[in-house]
Amino acid sequence: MKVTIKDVAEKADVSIATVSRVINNPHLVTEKVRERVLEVINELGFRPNPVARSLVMKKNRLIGVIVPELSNFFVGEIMNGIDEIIHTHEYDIIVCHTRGDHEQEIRYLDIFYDKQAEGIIFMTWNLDNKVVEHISKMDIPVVMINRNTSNLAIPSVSIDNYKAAYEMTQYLLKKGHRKIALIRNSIDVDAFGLEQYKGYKQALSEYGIEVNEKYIRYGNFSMDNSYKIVMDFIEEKIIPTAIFCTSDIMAIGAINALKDSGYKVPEEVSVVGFNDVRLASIYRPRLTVIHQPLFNIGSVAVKMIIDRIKGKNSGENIVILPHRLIERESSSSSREEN
Amino acid sequence: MKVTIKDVAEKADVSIATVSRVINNPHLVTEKVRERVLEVINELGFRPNPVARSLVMKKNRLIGVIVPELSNFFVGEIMNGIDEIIHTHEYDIIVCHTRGDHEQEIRYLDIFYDKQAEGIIFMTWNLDNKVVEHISKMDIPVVMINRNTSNLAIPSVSIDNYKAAYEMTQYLLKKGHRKIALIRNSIDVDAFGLEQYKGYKQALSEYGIEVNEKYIRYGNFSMDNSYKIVMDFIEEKIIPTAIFCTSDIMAIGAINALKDSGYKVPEEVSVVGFNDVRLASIYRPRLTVIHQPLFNIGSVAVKMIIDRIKGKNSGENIVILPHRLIERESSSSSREEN
DNA sequence: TTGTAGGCGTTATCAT
DNA sequence: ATGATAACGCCTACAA
Repeated sequence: MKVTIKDVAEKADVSIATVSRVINNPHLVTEKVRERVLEVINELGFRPNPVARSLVMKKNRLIGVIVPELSNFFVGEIMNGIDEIIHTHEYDIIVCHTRGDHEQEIRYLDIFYDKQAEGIIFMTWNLDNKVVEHISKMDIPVVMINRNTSNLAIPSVSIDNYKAAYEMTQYLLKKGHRKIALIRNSIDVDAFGLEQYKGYKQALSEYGIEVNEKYIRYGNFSMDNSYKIVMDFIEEKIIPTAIFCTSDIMAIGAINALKDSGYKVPEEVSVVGFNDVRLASIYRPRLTVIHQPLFNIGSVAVKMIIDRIKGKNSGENIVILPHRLIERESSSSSREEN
Repeated sequence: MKVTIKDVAEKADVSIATVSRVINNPHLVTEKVRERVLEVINELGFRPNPVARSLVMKKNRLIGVIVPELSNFFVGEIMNGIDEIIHTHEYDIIVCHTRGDHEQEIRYLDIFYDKQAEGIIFMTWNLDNKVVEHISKMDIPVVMINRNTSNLAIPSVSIDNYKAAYEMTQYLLKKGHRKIALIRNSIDVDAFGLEQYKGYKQALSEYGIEVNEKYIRYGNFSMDNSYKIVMDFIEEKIIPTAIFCTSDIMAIGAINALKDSGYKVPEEVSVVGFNDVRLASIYRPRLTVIHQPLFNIGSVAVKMIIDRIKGKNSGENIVILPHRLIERESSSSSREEN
């Protein structure tokens, strides 16, 4: 049988109100009584029942986390950032994955709300309009990750995707590349992939290069998919001198396809990635990438949520964290004459 | 304001008891009344408060999951298996990571218990005696992952580590290798790494080979660590013809060290891994490995937990899932004469 | 400073 | 078949 506040009260010969006070407002209780109660609490090993507590307080010290996949390099590192800091605030997280299914997303939003989660950290690959609407209506704080959503009402943490893609393209250009393919992700409601595309385009145009649609392909975040895309390039005899993938996994898929077809990376084709998950520096050749501070994105999201829970909406609604370009082994100067 | 059962009762002009019945035991209510109530529920968008519910039922439909790391390939795939199946049982998971810290493990065990989790899925790198003891005392079901723990009282899911290591060593032996290094993990209280070591030893002895302690090193699951270990091998001029690593990440660390030192894999040195995380077939050369059914381990753990929650302890307490050896590109026949 | 009692939103046990 | 009402374990006015 679990020991309750009542047991403690009886044994300490006080009312349950006093015991409650000892726990929540110790200063309202005489030192003498407080000590006696504390002693009994200890002796009996009493721990307040959080369920009962949250029924009356309407708070759970629980934060819901909704992600598309759990077994994903990108997500994993963000999760670590979240989980690492959440406990210092004495919160716990309740987690689910949606596979990017929008109905699931809405369902879990509701479930977590019902479970009295005090806030929700939300992440998806493709933002859906209905989901945005649903989030806007929720009366607990929601923070989105990795989205510079155009809907300013929803707080978010991410990097500047436009600038990052711009810089990477510029880097390739400076290396002498002119045939630069872009393997990007499918379009969705917000500016995520679009921003990257714009950055790419802008860099090219500054070099007086027009976008060649043949070089632009849509992937779906998976390795196999980008592998196939590059195989298509090869089959179509369209061989860019550089391939810019908007995720590391896609970059690796591209490199594998190139290698498997006898092309040398980076000697013949440069391939660069985006995100800098750990795999990017484990793989050989190590990937040249745009580094996102994944761990920080997670911990900043937590801070934002907790600020909002506490009612201090002081901070920015849209947080842009710094990225950086890391040059490693998967890219080099173009051999082609310009 | 959230709509409660009371609101529904009033609007439908019945007692809250009836509303409750409509939700939990519809057959106890006249069809006519039931329909009216259902209508009001729909109209008002009423969703029962799970917190109040679990206060009286003493159940939360919550299962705690404790893992060492969240941003880990191995853990991630198991987590997916867990999360995938948990929702079909209408449970949710509450997650934390411990970094393998034993005090944290105990702390979270308690926290999840307090939060009324109905069961806990537990995973760690190194099993500690105190933790085992703590688990044994808990009065909610706990299932351990990846442990053939000697303490039969704790249910667990894993593969047969002894047999798997035996088979892998035998495979290497058959390929003509005689100098087979083993990079294993640190010892802990249970049979995990030990079983693997025994399997390795047994295979060798069947070939009349004595274990050469110089070839046995202790890693810590990290890539950097096994990288260093192999660098040490090279420095000490101890070059095995094959290296058996008890995790894929360590195998990749080993290959990287070899590559960076000018050795060819598998031409000069074969390297094999253990687990078969996705990375194992993404990396080049693709890793020869012992495949563990990670996703299944997760989902079986869930089934076991739920069985136990429902009181059917019918199934086995120790579940051993099948593994298999997958030969890929990181291993080949030994060039050395025997 | 401490105790009494009402309430949080359900479920479950009695009656009716 | 339905309705009162007492739990569930805790917090918090309000009283004393």
